Amino acid sequence: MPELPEVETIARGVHQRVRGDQIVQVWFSSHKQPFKTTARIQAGKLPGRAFLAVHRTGKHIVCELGPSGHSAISTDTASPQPASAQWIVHLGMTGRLLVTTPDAPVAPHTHARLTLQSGREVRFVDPRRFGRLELRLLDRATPFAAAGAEPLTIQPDEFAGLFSGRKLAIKAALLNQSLLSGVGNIYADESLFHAGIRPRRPAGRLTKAQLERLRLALQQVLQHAISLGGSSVSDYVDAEGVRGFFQLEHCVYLRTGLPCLRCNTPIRRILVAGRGTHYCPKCQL
DNA sequence: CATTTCACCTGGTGGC
DNA sequence: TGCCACCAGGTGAAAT
Repeated sequence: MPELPEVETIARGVHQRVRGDQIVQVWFSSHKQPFKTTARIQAGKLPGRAFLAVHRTGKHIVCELGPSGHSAISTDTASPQPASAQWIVHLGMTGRLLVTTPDAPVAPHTHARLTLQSGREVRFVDPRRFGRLELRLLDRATPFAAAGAEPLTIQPDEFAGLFSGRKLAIKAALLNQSLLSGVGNIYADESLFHAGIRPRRPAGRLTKAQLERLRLALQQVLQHAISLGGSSVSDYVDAEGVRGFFQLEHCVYLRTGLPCLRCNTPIRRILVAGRGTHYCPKCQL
């Protein structure tokens, strides 16, 4: 499910519901897969910490956690400060991060349950286990930073610079998280449609004007999707379990064979960078 | 170094 | 109903 608008929606929802709440107990599944920091380490280091804030960076949800333990105020100025931490959640293809009441039925493929002081639970559910849960202790690790640029705020020159000299398809470049962080398959296809650019065009051969159209289309599509709570193609839901509405606005994604909403030409599906890619052969050149 | 391919997982859908 | 091929929001390691 999760590209920038979906991750943003979830991060906002979780933030609203857990800010100030403290983790009192944790449970993790015995699967190895979704745990980047081992489940055992996370289970040992999470209890006692409070959620200070939850935000999005690229496709990652970053939970800012306070220091653990109860030795809040030390009069000994020489003693080390208790370390704050970050709990980083990546949703992969099918991950969900939910804030529930304790009595809510536990969904299949639930891999993490954090019980909070208020009684509520933060739950991570992920059938395919492509997601990742990582704990960063900020006394020994640097704060999380995305590799690529932030699509919502990138400026024209920097955006154009990402693609200059590159021979790969523009769509493959948009999906590369070390260039831009947060763009996935849906929003790559949709923004290329709105910019009138074919997905297979070599990135480095786009004109400055085309690149600027693409930047603006990308930002508009992402903002619009955020305002509608993201795209629910099959099972995406926000932190409350509510579906998004941007799938109703898709012009090309998963519309193979259906008439283009602008010119009625049937939408085509091809493979680019191994991903299903949808475009209008008449509107996109 | 840049780019492409593939493995990692489960589940839903549609054809036969 | 069953079986099978194919498809799905992502990414990082290996191959080219």
